Amino acid sequence: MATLKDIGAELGLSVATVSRALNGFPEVNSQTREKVRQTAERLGYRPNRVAQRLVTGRSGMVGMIVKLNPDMSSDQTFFEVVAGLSAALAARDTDLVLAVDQGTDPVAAYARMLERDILDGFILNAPVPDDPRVAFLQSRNIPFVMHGTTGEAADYPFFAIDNHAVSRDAVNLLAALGHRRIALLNGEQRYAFARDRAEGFRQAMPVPVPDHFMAGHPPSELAGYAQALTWLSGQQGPRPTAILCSATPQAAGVYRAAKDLSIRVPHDLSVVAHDDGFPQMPATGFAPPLTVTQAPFRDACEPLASALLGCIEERPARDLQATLRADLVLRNSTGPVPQDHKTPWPNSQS
Amino acid sequence: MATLKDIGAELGLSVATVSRALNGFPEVNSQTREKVRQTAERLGYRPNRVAQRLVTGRSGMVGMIVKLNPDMSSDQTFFEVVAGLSAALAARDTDLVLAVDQGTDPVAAYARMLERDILDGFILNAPVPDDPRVAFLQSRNIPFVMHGTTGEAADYPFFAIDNHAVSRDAVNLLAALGHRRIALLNGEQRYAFARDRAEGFRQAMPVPVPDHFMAGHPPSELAGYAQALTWLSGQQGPRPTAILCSATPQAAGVYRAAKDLSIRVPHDLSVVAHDDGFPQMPATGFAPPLTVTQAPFRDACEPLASALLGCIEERPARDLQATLRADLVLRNSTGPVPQDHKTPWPNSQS
DNA sequence: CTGAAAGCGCTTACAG
DNA sequence: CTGAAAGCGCTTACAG
Repeated sequence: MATLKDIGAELGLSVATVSRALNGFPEVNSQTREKVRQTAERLGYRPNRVAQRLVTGRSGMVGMIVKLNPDMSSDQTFFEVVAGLSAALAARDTDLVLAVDQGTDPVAAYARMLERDILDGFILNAPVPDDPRVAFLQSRNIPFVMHGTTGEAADYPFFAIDNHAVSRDAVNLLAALGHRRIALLNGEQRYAFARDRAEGFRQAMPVPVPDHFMAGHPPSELAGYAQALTWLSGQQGPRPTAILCSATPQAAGVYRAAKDLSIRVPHDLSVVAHDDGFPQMPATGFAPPLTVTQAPFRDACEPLASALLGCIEERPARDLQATLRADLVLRNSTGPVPQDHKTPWPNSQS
Repeated sequence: MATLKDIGAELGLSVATVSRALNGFPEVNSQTREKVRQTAERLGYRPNRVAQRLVTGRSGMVGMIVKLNPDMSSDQTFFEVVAGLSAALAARDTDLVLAVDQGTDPVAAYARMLERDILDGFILNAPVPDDPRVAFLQSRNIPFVMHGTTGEAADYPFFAIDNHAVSRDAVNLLAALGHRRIALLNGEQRYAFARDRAEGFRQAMPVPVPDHFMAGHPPSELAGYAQALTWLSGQQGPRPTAILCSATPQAAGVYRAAKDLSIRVPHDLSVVAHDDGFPQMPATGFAPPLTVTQAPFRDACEPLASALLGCIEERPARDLQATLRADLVLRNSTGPVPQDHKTPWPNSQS
């Protein structure tokens, strides 16, 4: 492997000048810079990351801990994380080190990784309200970025989507179509995103919502199927004319339940889902194609990588926060409310 | 962070002596060593990996590339890999860097990772016969270890199970119970392990096997269900009295197909599977509990890590090869052949 | 605009 | 048994 010294020797320059030329320092003569570049190219020079890291005091590695859920619902996000984030980080000369956590203590796995003392920072996913990892990492002064956010006054870097707006946009669409009996098939209650979607839903709804029309479930087809079956069979009272799902697999379950009960989408039932853009279950592959609020998970990778590196470079947290608005994409799973179901709750529960 | 210098200063020793004491060099005075150890402990000394790596010329990181299969069959292995291998490597001060490959060129992803020039070696999984990655990495002199093997005369480090024996043990068990019409629900043909299991199956079978009784499928419940339905419905001729599965999820599909057709396990049909020990589908959770050849995937992590580091240290490949015999675990999914099905193929195909 | 020098924290021949 | 010194490949004040 060629080194700065080799290049310098070829050109009769010091390693200092070669280093500056290659790193784009403004003071170097442009002809010198050009010669250095060409020689570096010819010699196949690649900077030695380890040496760079020793002198800059960084390891060039960041960590991410993935929780193993018993329902395996993290699987699909897992591949997206590895594919997208590792590419985004690699473009910044940073490596992603993954660890799997099977324990119950939310911070133990982080403490363990910290102990080896080789990480410049962390990427946190799946935040819960008042996430204990925030206080832990802040107390140790470890840089991190969160995918999602724990609440309004977050004083740490994050990249999130506006989950209140996700619910609001969907509710407004359905309300404009005349729907009043809208049910929320939410994500699992323990997560911050699900709490936000529930709040946004309640606030946007033009009528009060009975409690049993809001339920939290894992993002699986089966969970969506089971819950939709309960709602659509009408056991608990009048059935919803529209269902808002927190993930496309849940919507697939809703479609199946509707089919089983001979309920037509969108004629008898409108369905909207939030779409994280996982390739396994594209919203366009539904029959009829699914109306969604869309915010591809992959789009978060670049912003997360760049916010984390900003945090490591000690830029202030407020500059490293972003909340994205999901796109409302109208397809064919939503339609006007059925004529005979215009009142919110025809009678009280049967 | 405390450094060697800090410890030396406390004790009036040179960094050289401190380094030797901490690294277990035999020549240091045992009292000196003890004092150094205590001071290191008290100061919370942790060696700076980056500095160590600069001087030893290693990066302390190894790579693994995970292929994204459209059927997502790699999911379950993925978690085991990250959990087990990263722990085994961490115990050896080595980090695991993962990348996801979605392309078709089998070596392109490796070339890409190599280009960044920060890896000491690779772990290869899912070998195919005549795996092109072997020639590629050998030509560049990059250390690697393979999980599995491509054939007899492998001249590289690997850790594998004896897949011929997997089939042989299962066949011998079933043959001893009187079975002759045994079908092989194999893994996907393109993989080396499936080729070996097919060979072992053919060699161990006391009677010739019709081609349609050997089929390669992904390790999914659905694939097992569909194939078993075909065999057990008897469309293609007399149905098998025993089925050998390459993975427990396939066996779950076989159970379901049998149930659908009112075929009892093990009374009418014996089932044996190979069990990689994935926690999602424990063989003991089957009803009846599944007879398996058992070789937990996790048990491969330590040997793989140690073989890879051996390879990086340039130990000869022959010392870094191991083939493990899977355990045959008898449970309740296997029983004597039904009385009326003792002949291999009662009539020719109907 | 360029160079000489110090230093990041460690390891390891070479002396003594 | 211990120390002084060189060196891994880079970056970056400090001079000129």
